[in-house]
Amino acid sequence: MMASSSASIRYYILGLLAQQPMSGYDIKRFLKNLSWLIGSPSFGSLYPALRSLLGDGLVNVDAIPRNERQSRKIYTITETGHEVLREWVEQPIDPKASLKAFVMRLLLASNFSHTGLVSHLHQRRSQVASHKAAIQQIITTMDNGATPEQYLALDYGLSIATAEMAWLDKALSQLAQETPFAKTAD
Amino acid sequence: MMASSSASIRYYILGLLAQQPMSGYDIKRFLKNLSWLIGSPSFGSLYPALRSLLGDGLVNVDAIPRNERQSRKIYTITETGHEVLREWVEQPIDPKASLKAFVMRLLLASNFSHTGLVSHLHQRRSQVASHKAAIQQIITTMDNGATPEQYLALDYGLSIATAEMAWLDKALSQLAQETPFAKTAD
DNA sequence: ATGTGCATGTAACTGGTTACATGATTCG
DNA sequence: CGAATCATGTAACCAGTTACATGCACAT
Repeated sequence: MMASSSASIRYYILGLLAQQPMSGYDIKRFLKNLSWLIGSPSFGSLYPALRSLLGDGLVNVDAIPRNERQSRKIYTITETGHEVLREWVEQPIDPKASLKAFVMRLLLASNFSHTGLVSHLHQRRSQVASHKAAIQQIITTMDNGATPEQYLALDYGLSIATAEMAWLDKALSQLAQETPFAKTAD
Repeated sequence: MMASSSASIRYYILGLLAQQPMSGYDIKRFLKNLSWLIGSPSFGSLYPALRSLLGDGLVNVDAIPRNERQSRKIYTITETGHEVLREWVEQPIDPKASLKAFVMRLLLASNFSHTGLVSHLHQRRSQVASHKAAIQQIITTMDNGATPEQYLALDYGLSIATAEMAWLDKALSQLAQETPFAKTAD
């Protein structure tokens, strides 16, 4: 089975296929747009991953032939695939998770329940808060012997963390206002 | 020789040793503090990397014995090591470079010249600007068929990018005021 | 004709991780 | 007395990239 907390390309794929069936090439194209946030996998990992998902029964494929040309292969997520994805998406996020991992989940969040999404954001918020605190502590502790360049890097980290916090707070308060009744289907 | 643009652990090490000699364990400890920003390598990659740097003559080692116990190995960067590091640090940053790669360089920026640092920040600034533009374009283009969750992720990316831009502008204007010789830290 | 985009794939390699092995020291 | 931390290292494994191979369609 799939190692439950590894945020591999397999989940990328599953998440995208959950939104609509597409080919390997489509997946690549889609991900390229967001590559600076979450990175876009190479074909060398994409196609083998599709194969293995197929082998595990998490996706199905429809080869739609295009006379003469090699047929396009449209992949569709299966029920099992949905389950596996939901399972992954709902498990607690690992404390060492990067910004990238967080965005990736956010992107695949169509599979979240409303409350699942809220708790995801809360988890992130508390982690960012502790990062922030850690940096601030380092900054105050490091009066002794640190270069101004090190300070620069830490200050940078601090301002990113602050921005993240602000965004999370905004998003959470918006979600709190939205009454969850529309999304109660589950 | 070392592949010039790969931001491997080797440069982490070189950069830290450029600031002061330390052992493998010290390096690990130091990096752990900033792990959420740049990640901290495992011993399984750290020690072999030190070996290979030693083999390449980029670092020297002083085994300081501690009677009975296995001796601590304090690594020092060599002149060649300095050169290699400077070379890496001064080459243009790869457009697909992540936030992580950027912070890493910033952290190792004690090896930058003043102008080098400024140009580094400028490069980053223009890249972030294009990221921002790309996201905004996607958001406007995607009115058609996108889930609100996808919008959430994009909005998140946008606010991070905005914060980065703001920080970069601030840092750049500060550096512009500082005359290169007066390093008067605030 | 020539290159760029569509479309799929394989093989070799690499840069890491995880788990293991060892052993002394310090802290609760 | 046992657990955590200091401190070094190896070996097996793995997820990914790069480079390669193929071939059609469309625009310059």
